[in-house]
Amino acid sequence: MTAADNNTLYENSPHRILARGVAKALRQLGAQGVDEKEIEYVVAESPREDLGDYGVPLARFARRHRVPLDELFERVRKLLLQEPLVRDVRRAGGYLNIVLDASKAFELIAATLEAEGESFGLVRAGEPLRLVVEHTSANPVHPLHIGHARNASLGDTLARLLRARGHWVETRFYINDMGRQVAVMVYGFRLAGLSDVPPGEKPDHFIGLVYAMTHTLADIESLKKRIEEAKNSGDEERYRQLLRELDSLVADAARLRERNPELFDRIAEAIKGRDPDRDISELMRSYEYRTDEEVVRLFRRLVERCLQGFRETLARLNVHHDRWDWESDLAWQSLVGKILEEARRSPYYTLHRGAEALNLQPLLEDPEVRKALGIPEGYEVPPLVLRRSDGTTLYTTRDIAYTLKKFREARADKVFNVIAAEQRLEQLQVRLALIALGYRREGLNTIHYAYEMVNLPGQKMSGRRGRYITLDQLIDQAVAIARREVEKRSPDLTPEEKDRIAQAVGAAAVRYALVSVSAPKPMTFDINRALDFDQSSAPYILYTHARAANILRKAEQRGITPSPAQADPAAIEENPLRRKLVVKTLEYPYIFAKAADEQRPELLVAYINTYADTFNKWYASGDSAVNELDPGKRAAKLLAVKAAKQVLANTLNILGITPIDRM
RNA sequence: GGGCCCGUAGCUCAGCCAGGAUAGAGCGCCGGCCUCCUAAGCCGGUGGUCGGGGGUUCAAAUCCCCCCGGGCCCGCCA
Repeated sequence: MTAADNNTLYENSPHRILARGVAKALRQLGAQGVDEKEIEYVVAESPREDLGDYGVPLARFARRHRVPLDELFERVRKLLLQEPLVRDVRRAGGYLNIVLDASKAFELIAATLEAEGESFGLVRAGEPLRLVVEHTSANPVHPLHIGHARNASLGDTLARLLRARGHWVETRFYINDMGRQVAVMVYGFRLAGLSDVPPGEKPDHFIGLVYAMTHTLADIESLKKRIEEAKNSGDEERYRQLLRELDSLVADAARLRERNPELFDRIAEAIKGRDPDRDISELMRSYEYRTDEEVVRLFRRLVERCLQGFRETLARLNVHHDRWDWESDLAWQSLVGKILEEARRSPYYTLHRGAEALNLQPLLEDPEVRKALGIPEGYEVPPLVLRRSDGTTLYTTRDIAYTLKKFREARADKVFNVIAAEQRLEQLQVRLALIALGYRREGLNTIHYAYEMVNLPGQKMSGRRGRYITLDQLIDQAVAIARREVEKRSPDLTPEEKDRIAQAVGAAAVRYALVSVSAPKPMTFDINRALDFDQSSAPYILYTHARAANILRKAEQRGITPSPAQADPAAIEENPLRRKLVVKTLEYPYIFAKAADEQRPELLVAYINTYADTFNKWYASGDSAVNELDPGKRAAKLLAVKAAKQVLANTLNILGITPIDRM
């Protein structure tokens, strides 16, 4: 074996070996249209050891390409036996299995580790792209909660994964400061006579409280008016229903008051006799058209405060954004206007009940568009209004401009929007609108990375009513539990070390729990489960990493620094658990590349779990590396541990979890 | 009414796109293992009509159709 780099390692992963061999054999037998990727996909670990290490359902390809199975098998066998890492090829019914030469695999792994160091296994993409990942983008009116955490964890992991794959990635946070919600929040501050968050308060938490109080009180005010109307109109049933609504609102209000009676009373007092709906609309207009500089400054200041709170919370999860984009900047600058002008020149331009709009329906006949955007047969898309009759723009209009801005500023090949699945239609409209306006490349390369909602067992969350468990509280709980564990397990550490470990472990547990469920699946977030530090959790992986680190540290303390030259590769084949660890390591570059290319971090999570499992089984078997007397065997074991540590560390880093050497 | 997503062990989830080897994990529950590289670990056991019904196929958790249950979306809201 000459080269020892990540690409060589990747090409020697079981999936690649098998796919390459089968594809080549099929082509030699005259098969047309052989899809190597498809073969790669169906490679699986052999169910029983005696069958081999990895196998592929060969019969399926023989049939598909009308090639006799026996002949195909013989051909593949011959080709595979030429592969340096293949020791044997076996047939079991329609399956073909390979037995790997774990000693040779070890040599390749050890040499690659030597050459690639910390980027061991992180194969670079053949074609590096420029990518934008927009994520989190929470409304700046209340603290982040668990749903935002899923978004942030997915988005940040995606960004790290794509970067590790060699792409250029820029992360962005879209600040939705033009919505009614922000105006409600600002309104609350004005009613309370406050122009800023009082010192000593975590800004997003305080803002969330003002927002919830204001929203609830405003709703009570307008409900009262409707109740009055219903009473006068004599609609008894409606009247009763509204009264029930009022009861529930008043209960929410009472709960909110408890959290800060003085603040609540001030807002309640000030709102009396006012028309909150009109006041709020007035504020919104004032901000969009910048008619009142003081109002603009207040909006900006409060939103900025809330974002400070976000940044603080996100930092605890190791989440950072490269850029923060204000929705209001889009409205104030020429970009939105330009979109409107382009719309007017577009053949898709239409008037929808007098408002300027795009009729996107004809685009659905374009097969490429259908395919790229995943549009089902017979789908109907409603006309997209770009500008209200009163001249103001809409969220989606600004979002079209924003998407374009992301492509422009980053010179991006692709844009990923990590946005809740409920925004599916809006995201589809944005992409269709881009295509309609002539930005076909941008429209086709905008990807809605949709995720489903996070539910808490029990009550429904509501930002408007202040009913939520904040992400900060959640992380606090996780850290507290981790702290108790550290105390119990490593009493000899200094308090600072214990704190540091507890912070890392607690936050990691939350992140890990959120990315381990595939994004389109609605998930129930049971805090106790996320904080269950057993297998299938961040602490389990961190612990495994710490164990590996510990072995290497012990060896170093004894003055042992293993080198590939000293190692006896034959030692790997001697012990099935050692062997398994090495074989599993060989899979890493393939799994990593697949997870990145398909944007599926959960694949990496699943892999690293079984990987840690493999490591721990070997570890617990008592086949000690440090205490091994034979120098060649000891070096081999230590190098296998070193590779394992690197695989664990790299995966943790991709998941935004800082690996630690002790816990 | 139309569309999308989800339904796999008591619980939380992989596997489904790319159909095949006795359906996998973890948690829980029961029973074991710390003079020896960290027991946040390891070993053994328990547990499944893959929501239901049809169809395609030599072969269906996986593909197609119908139905049931849960969520979401169909605004001159964001």
